[in-house]
Amino acid sequence: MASRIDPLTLEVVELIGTVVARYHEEYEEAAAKHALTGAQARVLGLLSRGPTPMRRIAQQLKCEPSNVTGIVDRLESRGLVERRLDPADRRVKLAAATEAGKETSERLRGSLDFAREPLAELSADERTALRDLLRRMLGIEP
Amino acid sequence: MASRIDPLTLEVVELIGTVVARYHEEYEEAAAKHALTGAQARVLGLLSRGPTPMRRIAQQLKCEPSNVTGIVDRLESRGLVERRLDPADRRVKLAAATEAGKETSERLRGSLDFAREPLAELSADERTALRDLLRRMLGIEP
DNA sequence: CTGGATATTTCATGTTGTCAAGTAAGTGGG
DNA sequence: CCCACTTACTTGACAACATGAAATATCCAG
Repeated sequence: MASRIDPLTLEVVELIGTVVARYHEEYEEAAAKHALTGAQARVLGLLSRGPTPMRRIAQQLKCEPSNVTGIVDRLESRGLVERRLDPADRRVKLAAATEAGKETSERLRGSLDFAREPLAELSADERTALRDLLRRMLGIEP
Repeated sequence: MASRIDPLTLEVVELIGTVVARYHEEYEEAAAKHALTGAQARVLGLLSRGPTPMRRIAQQLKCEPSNVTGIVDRLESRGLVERRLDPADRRVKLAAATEAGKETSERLRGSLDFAREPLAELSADERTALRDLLRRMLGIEP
């Protein structure tokens, strides 16, 4: 009943698992530093790119729209997000980051050390190689 | 207000974010296929390596021990896990996968396609390179 | 204009997570 | 031995997140 995957692939998968775990850990930690939950931080990050319909937030988060209602409610009650009506379609509500929300999002991004620390170990050539390998792995063929 | 991180690092970070998202998506999906939540699947995976004290499960999951109680309760009520007393220390309870739990864990691991599909794109040399880069990134110096 | 699709919300319910308090059992100094 | 202290786990209260079903409002095609 031994695995039919070769040991090398298995090791890479395990390493990716470690990366995933560490990434999440740091993300939650950074969010908590700003009194945000992970989900709230993700939504705020999305909205920093511009006002977004509730439906689209749900799609990006891969969850039900009814769930987004609560998350945006909590962000709104703290003045980080506001709901606007879409003039083009009065059914949709656009969630938009307020000034305070944008600031928080900016500071949040700044405290995401996952970018700097681990990658600082690698030379520019190595980062290029890593980029290309990840691209191919993800099926991105530029 | 442009980022002070170079574009290459930024792209790698974004790629890692994509990997993390896809990994999670597939993991939850695989768990759901076996009527498990993500947390339940993680605990069951842990226990497939052997009986484990509640405390240690909490450490691995990076959560409070009181949280583990509920997760193990739910797994136990479905016959996938059982609690045993540790003869060496009567304070500790060992959570252990039952036969059914081991089977479920095995099938779960088998349906984690993240291993095969994306990495199949890479040659053995590329996988070796990826492994070494990830190792260095994670600070694992063998 | 009407019927069906779409966007959002509300409600009921379940899981995950925290924290504080409680119980049971190991441990060490007097 | 005994007492205080720590450790392991559970319980209870509560918040956030997640789903699904039903309600409301709006859009759109025929």
